[in-house]
Amino acid sequence: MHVAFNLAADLEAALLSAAASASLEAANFAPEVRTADARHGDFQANGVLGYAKARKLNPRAIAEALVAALPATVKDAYEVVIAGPGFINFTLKPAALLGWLRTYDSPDHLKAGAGTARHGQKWVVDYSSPNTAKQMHVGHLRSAVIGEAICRLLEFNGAKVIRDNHVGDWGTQFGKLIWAYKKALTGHAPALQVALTTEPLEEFERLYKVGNDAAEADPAVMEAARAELVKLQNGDAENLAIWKHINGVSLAAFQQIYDRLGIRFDHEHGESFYNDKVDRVYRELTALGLAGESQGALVVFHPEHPRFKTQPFIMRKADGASNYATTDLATALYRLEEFNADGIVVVTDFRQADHFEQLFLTVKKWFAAQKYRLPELHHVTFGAVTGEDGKALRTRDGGTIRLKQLLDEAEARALALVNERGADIPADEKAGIAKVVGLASVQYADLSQNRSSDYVFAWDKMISLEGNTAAYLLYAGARIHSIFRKLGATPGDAATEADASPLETPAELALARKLVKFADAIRIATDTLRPHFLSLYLYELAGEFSAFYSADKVAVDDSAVRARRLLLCARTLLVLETGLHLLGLRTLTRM
RNA sequence: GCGAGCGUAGCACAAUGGAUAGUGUAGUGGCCUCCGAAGCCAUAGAUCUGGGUUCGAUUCCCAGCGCUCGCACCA
Repeated sequence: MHVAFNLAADLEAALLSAAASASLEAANFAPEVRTADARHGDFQANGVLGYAKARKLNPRAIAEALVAALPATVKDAYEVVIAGPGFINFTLKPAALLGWLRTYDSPDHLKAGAGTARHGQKWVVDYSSPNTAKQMHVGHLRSAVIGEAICRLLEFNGAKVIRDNHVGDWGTQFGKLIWAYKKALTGHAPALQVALTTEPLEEFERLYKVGNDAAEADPAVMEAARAELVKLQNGDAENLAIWKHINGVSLAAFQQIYDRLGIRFDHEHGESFYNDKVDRVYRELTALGLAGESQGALVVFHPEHPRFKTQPFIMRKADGASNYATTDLATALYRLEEFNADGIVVVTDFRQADHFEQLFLTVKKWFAAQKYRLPELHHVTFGAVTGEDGKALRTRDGGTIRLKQLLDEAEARALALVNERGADIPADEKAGIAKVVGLASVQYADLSQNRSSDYVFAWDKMISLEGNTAAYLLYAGARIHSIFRKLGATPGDAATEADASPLETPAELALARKLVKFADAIRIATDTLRPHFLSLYLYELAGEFSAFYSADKVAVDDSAVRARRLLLCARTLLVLETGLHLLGLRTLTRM
């Protein structure tokens, strides 16, 4: 018998067909199936209330008719109760719970269940996107971590995902930087070479500051820096070589961070990549009449928009140079034509909301006029990283926390704890465990809260290993692995699980009921592009497991009881690890 | 000034228009001769203010207050 992966979606469909056979206006009836508070069952259908109210009918009578028309498969699987003003509550019977758990017993089976949702779709996800010649700081963490989780969620739902790091490699900062670089190189070259080898990004940052200070103090330097930039843009061989060197070194340094975070991009098409693609953008938008001249610049206004009718989208500066609006337009076109994208997700902080709203408005009109297919466009924003005073942490105010420093600190704190608690673990393994725990803590701190909120940065909070943290989730997994080690059993072993008796105790049932809702957690997290829904689910799952672990002993003599509890342990481990990997975290077998 | 986001317990967070607003931490009280106490169980504490829509509002709409951010050539 087929067991649906997403039980809520399955119920939704069953209710719709029941509505038709119960003579409801099925076309105007939305069942509104939700996961329910455990007090009321596993799922609840709320749609009867609004439907009945709008037609001045008795909601309970409608609910009764609907329940009577439900197919036998639903009635076999669920206790169905009409409650309150007209909620329909569904509680899975133990046999149905076990049926789902037996069906979805491996990563591949879970993926097969989830993967129909976006099968055949192609998505480009643009995230991380730091500027070259600078170190990544704590503010870069959110885009990287959230973006990677979104990629993995989309892939799990069956989409083909293209990870694109849209690095800022063509900014005006290169004039000052190249000026300072050349000057320093002629001065004390050996020391500089050492610095550039060991800590290149720190050195580039320092040189930029030297150039910037000098340019502000001396107009002649400012002029010289501008000249270096013009030379670069005109393809001067020496400056181009310096620029390429800086970018290459920068990307290599970024990759060290990405390796730690488990990120690997398919493309690193920075702004410079689109340099030769902007003329077509100017041409098409001008020919269409979308772009026009204003104060010497080429801009787009949106007359229908209350703000953007007067706030311009500047796509070519008065001096003729392109800016990021231009390259972003070219990027959208490239992603359509070269990647054939069905959807584009750009992950940046909320301060760029205006820019992307203008960009998407412009792209929609442009593509429509040219009869280009329009991909789904999503700007995934997140809140600012603020200090404990509530002010945004910024690159320029000196007190910036380097991302590398943050990750190192997290690992060090985790190592202290592992040394303290992990008695029987060899020292070299402890170091590896600390890396996983430390990084996962940092990632989870970001992924466990709604990305829209501002982020109050505090070491203790971010790297805490108690409560709703990655350590709690990893600990639950480690305990499950420990059970299997102790019993000499293998998670998911079919022969063992064949002996399982029906689920019985409150803790067993509560855990099983949580497990089957994995599908819904995945759906919500993916559809809203908000990974914290999955984090929250996993945290609650780990909580149900911990409660089960305390209430019911797995290593009991009764082999049927032991088998069913081992099955629960194996599925918890499966869902927990699958979920954590979807968030981009690594998992452990002991800690 | 115009616009956007946010406003939930001491602190940090959650709640896809649903039923008694959930969790962590800090507080209080229990639980390791028993599969790992980074744990479990119990307890106390909150929706900025005022309207509106709805059978039902933390959620949607309007007004106000507060914080943060954006608003012509930085990205």
